Amino acid sequence: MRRAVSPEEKDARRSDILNAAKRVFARKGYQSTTIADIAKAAKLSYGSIYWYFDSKEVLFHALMENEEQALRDHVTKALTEHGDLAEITPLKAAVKATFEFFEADRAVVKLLFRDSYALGDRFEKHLFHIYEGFINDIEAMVVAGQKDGKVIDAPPRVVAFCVVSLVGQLAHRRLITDDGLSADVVADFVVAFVLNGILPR
Amino acid sequence: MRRAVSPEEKDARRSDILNAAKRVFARKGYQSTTIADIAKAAKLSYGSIYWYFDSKEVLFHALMENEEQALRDHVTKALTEHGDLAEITPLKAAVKATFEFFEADRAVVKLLFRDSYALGDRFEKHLFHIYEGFINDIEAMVVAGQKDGKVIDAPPRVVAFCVVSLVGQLAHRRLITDDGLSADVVADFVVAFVLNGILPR
Amino acid sequence: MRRAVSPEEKDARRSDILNAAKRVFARKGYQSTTIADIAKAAKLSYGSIYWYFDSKEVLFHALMENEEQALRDHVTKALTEHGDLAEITPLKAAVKATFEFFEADRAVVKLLFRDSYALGDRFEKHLFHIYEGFINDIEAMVVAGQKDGKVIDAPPRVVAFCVVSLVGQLAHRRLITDDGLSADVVADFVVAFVLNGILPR
Amino acid sequence: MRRAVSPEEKDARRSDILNAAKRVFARKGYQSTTIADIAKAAKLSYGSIYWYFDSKEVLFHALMENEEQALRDHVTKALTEHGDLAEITPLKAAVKATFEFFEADRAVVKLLFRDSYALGDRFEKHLFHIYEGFINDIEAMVVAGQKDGKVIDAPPRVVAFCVVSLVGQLAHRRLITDDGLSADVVADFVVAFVLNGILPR
DNA sequence: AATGAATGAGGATTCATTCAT
DNA sequence: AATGAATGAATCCTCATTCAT
Repeated sequence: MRRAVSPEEKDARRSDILNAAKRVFARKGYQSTTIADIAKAAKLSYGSIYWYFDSKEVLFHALMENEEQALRDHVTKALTEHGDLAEITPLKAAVKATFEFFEADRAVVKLLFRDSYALGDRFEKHLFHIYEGFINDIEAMVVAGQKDGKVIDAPPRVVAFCVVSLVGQLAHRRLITDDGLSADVVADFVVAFVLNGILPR
Repeated sequence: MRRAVSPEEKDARRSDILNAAKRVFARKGYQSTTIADIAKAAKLSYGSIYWYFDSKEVLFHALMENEEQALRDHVTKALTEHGDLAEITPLKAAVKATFEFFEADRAVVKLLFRDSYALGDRFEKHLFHIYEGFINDIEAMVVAGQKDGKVIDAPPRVVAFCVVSLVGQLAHRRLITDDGLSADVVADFVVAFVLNGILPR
Repeated sequence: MRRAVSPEEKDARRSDILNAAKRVFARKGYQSTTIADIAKAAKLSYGSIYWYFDSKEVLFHALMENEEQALRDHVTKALTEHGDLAEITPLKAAVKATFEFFEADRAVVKLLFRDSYALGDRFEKHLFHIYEGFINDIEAMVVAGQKDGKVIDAPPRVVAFCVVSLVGQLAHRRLITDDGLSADVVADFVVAFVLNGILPR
Repeated sequence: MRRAVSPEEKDARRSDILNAAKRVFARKGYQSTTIADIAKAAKLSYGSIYWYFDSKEVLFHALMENEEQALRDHVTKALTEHGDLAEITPLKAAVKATFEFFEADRAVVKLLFRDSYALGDRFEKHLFHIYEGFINDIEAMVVAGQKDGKVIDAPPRVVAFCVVSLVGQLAHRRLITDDGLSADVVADFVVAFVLNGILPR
């Protein structure tokens, strides 16, 4: 009765800004993007951005968190739909889901694999943290696979990191050149590569 | 006004600046590094930097080229010392040599895998170019391997990119956390991972 | 939208805001105090401040007026309680009362002797006006004293200004360092100083 | 042979800026004065100001220090020319010299007694420090006078503060209204007021 | 060749104030 | 009456780059 804007509306506006920011950052890069750019994209005055975010950097971190969560949700959904956790397939499913996510939204790829570096040291904390989350998940799968003898005996964390890296790097590369390959083919390839390497059986 | 400096001296000074710049960039990141920082590290006045490089960005690109060449030399040397090109081992040798190179000079890792991104779009051209060079080399090895039936039948360029990426990403990760593994172990692991994947034979 | 607030209520609210503002100004200084700070201290939204005051500056001037009146009331009361206007004692009484007033509320000291200056030229008008009021009162006493031969023959207005200044400056100084002296001792000293100077009789 | 500008020239330029700043601050007040204003007054671009001073605040503090030193020098000179330290006259001389200094340069009065307050808390440190310096000097004179029985037995530090305050406040007041009195008359009056108070002997 | 003073474009951020609800 | 979202003017400061010496 007092509030001019409901909390939902406020959240929605925050989301609007984040989405606008994602687009602009993806196009111009973190450094070249001004608060005014974001405001214009969000159809707000630049002063208003500060009503929702304390600073450009805070906004960017919020964006990273947002996208991390979205990716996480996407992967989780893919995994629960798949189910047969006893198999090596969860790994497959996770890799494919991640790849799909990145394919579906190229902006987030630029955000994570290009712009976040522009934050300098501050990015390391955050991006590293995001990586760790995914590495943890994959690591658990690797350890499980090793227990069943279905995965080689190698440092599981490093294995997990390689998997995560490969997906990210391939997604990033595809922004620049796609080597003429569909996302599907590449996703399958990543999985095969990770599982079998390049030597023929 | 009188004596011109010999071209060798000029090159030497250029090298001094590049080395100083590498150190500073590695420590502070591209954006946070000022020309004054580099000049101080090179024991020059900042005006003088411009006698050797037209701009901060040009300097950075020169640095990238420099390091690319150094890496290339290092790998070439490793390969010629090894020789048996008919085998799969060149790949092994190249991967290990690259990894060693990065381990020996962490600054170059920061330069390539962190700071270059801070250039925004401008980096893509250059870093992509560098990648292409290495990918080409690896691709040739992959194709050769495929001809002999020693490498699976997969898009060789993507295979090559995965190999290059893995090495770079692992080297980068080791700046932040080393998972308690020696460079040697990781290098061996990369090779094994690339060759055999994670499934036991 | 319905019920209009009674004038009394409105005045009360105005008073609340002024009191809140006094506290905040005293703590953070005029420039560093934002309307939001004041609103929060007054448990109002900042938009509401503008229903009671047209601007931050207007609010500040209102505060100055308020405090001037309070001081004036305090001094007047002290004088009427004392009475014997024929004597030099009114001056004594006024000085002591003023000093007491400032001692009792340090915020007003900061307001008058620190923050008002932050307004730049705009303060001069107002603070000068306040000073003039007190100087007038003291001047009258001085003139009266001179008529009776109880005060030296000096420009009465300057004498009056000196008296007023001394009290204000001493009160202000005591915010920072008290020289280990009680308010009482200082008040007595001011009076003695004003009356006799520093030469022994 | 290297340096484009001698240290003396650099100092001179610093001085130019400080003088320009003093003028502008005196006219517009600290808050309303922009770096660009100062730069324009000093016939420099605003970026250049930062070659000499790290920030607007640093510049202002430098200005305060400068003026403090100038005042101190002026007073010291007046005292040494006077000499007879056994007498009460040093106090007289110091008071008159200070007053003359302020009369001769009204800008410094605005600087110290108006603009410095705009710095908020930061001013207190500095201005208090300046006051302390002068209070120390006067206090010594007062103590000496007390030893000889030429000054009343009152807290010497408070006496000293009153003297310093009176001079400053009178100088400040004269910016606004001069009560039709010449500087000389006022200076004499301050001394008399301080020495004898307002009661006739 | 080298210096370092000078330049000024560029951008983030603050906050008083307005106004739709 | 009250709210708080929206606005945008205003300004400090950074730093790559230029250029006179």
